Amino acid sequence: MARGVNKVILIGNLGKDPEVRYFPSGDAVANATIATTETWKDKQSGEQKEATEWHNVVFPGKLGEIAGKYLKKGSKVYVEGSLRTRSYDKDGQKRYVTEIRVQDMQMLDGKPGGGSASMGEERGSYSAPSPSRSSAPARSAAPAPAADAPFEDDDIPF
Amino acid sequence: MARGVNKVILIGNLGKDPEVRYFPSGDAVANATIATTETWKDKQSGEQKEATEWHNVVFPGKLGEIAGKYLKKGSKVYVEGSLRTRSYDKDGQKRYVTEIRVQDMQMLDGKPGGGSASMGEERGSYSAPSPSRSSAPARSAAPAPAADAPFEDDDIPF
Amino acid sequence: MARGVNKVILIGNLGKDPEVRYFPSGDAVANATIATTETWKDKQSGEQKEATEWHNVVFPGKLGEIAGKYLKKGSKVYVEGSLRTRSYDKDGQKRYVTEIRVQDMQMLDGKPGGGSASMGEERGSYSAPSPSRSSAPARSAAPAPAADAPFEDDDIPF
Amino acid sequence: MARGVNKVILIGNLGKDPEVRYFPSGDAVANATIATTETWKDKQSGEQKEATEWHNVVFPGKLGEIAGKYLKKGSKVYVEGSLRTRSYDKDGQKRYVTEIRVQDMQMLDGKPGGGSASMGEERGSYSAPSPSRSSAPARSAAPAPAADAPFEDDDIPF
DNA sequence: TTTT
DNA sequence: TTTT
Repeated sequence: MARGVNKVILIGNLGKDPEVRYFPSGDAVANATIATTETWKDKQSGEQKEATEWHNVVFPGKLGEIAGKYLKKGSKVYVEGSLRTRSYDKDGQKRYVTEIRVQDMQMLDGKPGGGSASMGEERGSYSAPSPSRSSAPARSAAPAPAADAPFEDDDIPF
Repeated sequence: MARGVNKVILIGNLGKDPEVRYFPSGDAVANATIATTETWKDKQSGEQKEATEWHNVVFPGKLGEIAGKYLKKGSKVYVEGSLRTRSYDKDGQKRYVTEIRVQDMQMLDGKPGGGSASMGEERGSYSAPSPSRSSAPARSAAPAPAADAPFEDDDIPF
Repeated sequence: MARGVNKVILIGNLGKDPEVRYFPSGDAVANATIATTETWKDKQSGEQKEATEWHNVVFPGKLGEIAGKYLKKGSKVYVEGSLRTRSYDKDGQKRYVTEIRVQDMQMLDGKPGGGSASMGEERGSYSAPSPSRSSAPARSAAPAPAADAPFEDDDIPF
Repeated sequence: MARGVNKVILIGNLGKDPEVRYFPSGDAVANATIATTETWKDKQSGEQKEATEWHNVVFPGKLGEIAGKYLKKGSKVYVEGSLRTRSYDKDGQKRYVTEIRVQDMQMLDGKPGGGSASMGEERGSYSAPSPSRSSAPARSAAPAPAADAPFEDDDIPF
């Protein structure tokens, strides 16, 4: 259940291959960045301008496995998810990072997986179990603490 | 024009009264925070849990004026907008904050404005000009540098 | 799984009390209509105009029970769902009706249920199981044939 | 302005080339159909099932011109718009058809326009003027009556 | 810091 | 760091 709505919809390209990690439980989680670009004409100079926004996305569980298998740098994807701002500690100071926890994903490339991958049953799109129904908090989709973890999550109450 | 989609939809309550500031041009901008709450039942203990997410929202231009006039702490609102991560400098270090630039807003309280405000033409809902059509970048919706600004924006290329 | 995205988001008011019916299996389904209104200023005459759109919404399963219990004529709701156009027969002719199958619902009234209803665990909001994961087609959310059914569904391949 | 929210988001493929028509004013409008497909596993038989939903979409104005130029049968697109149910008369009987009036569009094919079309400034994506701000009703986006019009719109109060 |  |  939710009080309120917290929904994000993105279509963009991956900035790098997804990084897949695993929880001790065996559950996967993949991290990636997605670029969306706005272009506009400057009212003063009349020149074409553009700005690219980079989004941190987290694919929990089975979605993480699929992302790791079929998405790569440059892949065009649709993702639907929710915003979550996590705090972590850096040099004794609290920092924040805002991520999109993905709940639904669609691959939009003409030839996903390089074009020759066979179309498995779970390929191409996948929806996470509805967070509202899950007995486990969607919150647990956060990256597992790992040696190469970008953030020290130890003191975050996942 | 945009390459990609960058869309956020929120329904939640304001954590405090919006703060309205003005650009030298006279354009308004309002900042607020919106809370959305997820609840779930812990699979281990079976107890009810909940987590609240706080979103930084920016109402540019006319939307900022309306937000300043009609929204207040506790107001329930629908907002639609796009994600933007801004960087700012703190103690010589680069920090980031992710905001939702609002493009559409709906007041969801039964009696907005306390119940006695007359229903002006611009009240209750408002859509920003489509960013894609605007000759000015939606980017200029960022908070104007001000004495009490939470972030030092001076070196950010708005 | 889905190939493509089929998503509808509405905020509006119910035109009448939801009609709850039951499948032989015991599963509930509720039907309702939701109004959304657009207003604009006529470019010629300068007068304020408005047009109301009526949406047929279908609340399957547990959502149907909740809708039947807590929503009534005039209730303000947020619904998220997907479009489905059903065909039915009238006087030997094929007719079509487009409905929104609700997957997520939020009550937006200040005092839902009239203000005195006790806050049950399932009240206020509910998400349907993710259709993509369900072993049963979301398609089965269609209204059960009934004596007072508005449409003769018998020859529709649900 | 709007009271309520009426939003549709689709990703799918065009069932046929868009049909472009023109109002006496010179404004264009394009009609197309978009397919979205759901697949699921039948709980009884265990077999894979699928159902395709067809959506009637209307691209008003400049979007209609772009759709006519760059979209064709099979094109994959993202559209965002709003629902509108129109009535028309057939054999003296009132019929209804539900359409999606497109306000934002993104072409998702790897090589739009066949791959050799030069990238004009207005290509690839386009947002309609925000309906809420427009002095002209978005309503006027309805297909112009024409000799080959699928519906007799003459008695519909556009 | 909101809300139910 | 992506993409057009």
